[in-house]
Amino acid sequence: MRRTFKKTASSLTSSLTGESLADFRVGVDNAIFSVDTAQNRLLVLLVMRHEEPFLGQWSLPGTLVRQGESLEDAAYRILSEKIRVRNLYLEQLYTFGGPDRDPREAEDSYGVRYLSVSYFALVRFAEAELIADGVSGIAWYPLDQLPQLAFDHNKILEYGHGRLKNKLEYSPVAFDVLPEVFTLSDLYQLYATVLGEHFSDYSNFRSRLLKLGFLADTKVKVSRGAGRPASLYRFDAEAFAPFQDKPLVFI
Amino acid sequence: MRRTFKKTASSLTSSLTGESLADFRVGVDNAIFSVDTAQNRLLVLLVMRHEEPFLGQWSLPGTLVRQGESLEDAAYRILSEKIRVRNLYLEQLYTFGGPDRDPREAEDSYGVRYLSVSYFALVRFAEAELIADGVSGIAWYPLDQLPQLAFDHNKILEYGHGRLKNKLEYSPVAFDVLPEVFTLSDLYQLYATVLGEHFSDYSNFRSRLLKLGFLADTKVKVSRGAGRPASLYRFDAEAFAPFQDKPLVFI
DNA sequence: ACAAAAGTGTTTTTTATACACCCATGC
DNA sequence: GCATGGGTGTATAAAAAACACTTTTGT
Repeated sequence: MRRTFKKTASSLTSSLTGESLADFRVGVDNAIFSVDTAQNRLLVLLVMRHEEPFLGQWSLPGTLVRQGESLEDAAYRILSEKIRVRNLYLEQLYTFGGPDRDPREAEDSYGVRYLSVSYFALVRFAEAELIADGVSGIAWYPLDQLPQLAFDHNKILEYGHGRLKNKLEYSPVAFDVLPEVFTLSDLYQLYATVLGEHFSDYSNFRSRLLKLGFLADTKVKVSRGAGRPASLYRFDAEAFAPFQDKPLVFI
Repeated sequence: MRRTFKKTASSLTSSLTGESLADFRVGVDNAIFSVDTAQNRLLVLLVMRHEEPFLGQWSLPGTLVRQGESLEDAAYRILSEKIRVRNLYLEQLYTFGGPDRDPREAEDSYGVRYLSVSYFALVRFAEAELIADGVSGIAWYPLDQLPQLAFDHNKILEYGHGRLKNKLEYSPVAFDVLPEVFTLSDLYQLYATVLGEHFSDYSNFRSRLLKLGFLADTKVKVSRGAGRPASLYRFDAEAFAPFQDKPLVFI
């Protein structure tokens, strides 16, 4: 345990309270996931840093929190600066706050600490439009082909991936990220891509979900190349209500 | 959404970067749970505030993070200032960080924000020894008889209670908080107290757990008043290993 | 005609749930 | 002996898992 209680003269806090409290700058970093069902790939949004530290390395889109701005507001702000998207799910992930996680802490003499509150987001791939502002790189990366990221961002993504799998198994996030109407194999592809191929047989997955009764068959058929046309379904939020807290088992 | 970007002259950050970033003081608040199996009560540790704001109100034990101290270190520090305990489980809960959650934000002219990273702890009740420092009140409160707490601490506890139930159902935390050897009804009591009486039949709970094979019968019997003496069991961490990530269903 | 994708049904195995009953002790 | 808590077993229902088969399209 590191417990060095040096009093820095310039520490705003110490002069006020007599204790060597840390001064913090709080950042929000987003782990933004998306599923490309067409190519069966689980993607993550990365941006190229064009500032020190870690200049020229890929990182999660992040920002420092502004005055009067809530953490969640900040998370939505970075998100909307990087992609245009109407349908998404967002929730807080974890707070990484150890000393020495940010090299800027060493550089500046003020003893300021950098803390990162990470948020987890899942967005609809088809409609997500990346905002390229000319200079900065921004790209979807397959989760299994990640480069070395800035800060502890690889760790954050690892944590986020775990959360994504859980969310999918125990909550209806999938429907936040699917179009209004979708086929049952769209849904199955989504699950299979995130959870891995071995999670369930298509036909069992199918009958389990239909039995739950919150997927309404629109009777509209859609044909995609060869094969029998599929029925389009709609997620019925009302019919889902009774399942709210109970763990939904999709696996 | 509150987005007032007034630049405060004394804001350390704004003078450095030209942006109106918020300056943060980061606190750690602990939701410390314990189960009194003798009386079938789920308890939570509260301390009486003897400072403004919220002077004279009960609150979660908390502290501001010091220089060079990690968030988790800070969490352990408050914990050890309040109770002496050898066996415990601790993990990060959630970060509450909206503006205006702390009245001190309004008072001081520096525009400093107070952010709370909450931690969740579960401690062994029998061995937990409260540290009363004379003046400050400190007490176990039954979760269902909470007073009005300072800040947003009631909300934090609500969130923590949810986490506790999850942890119990899906992880072996119970064994961090039970003595080295315990009877199966000790274990059952613990679960019943936290999860409510309706979670499972004792005999079914029993056979399910024994079938999993990570509870070793020491063959030592213990008699507690009337009734047949019970066998003492030990949690076998090695035998548990294969179950690590898989969701354990105790419910 | 036949491959491809959608959709239905059946069988087997496993797990959950309810509950009846025997066992060993204190009083 | 009987109340009390510990422990075992059984019968039924429900869910998970595996897989065979039918239907409807494009080519």
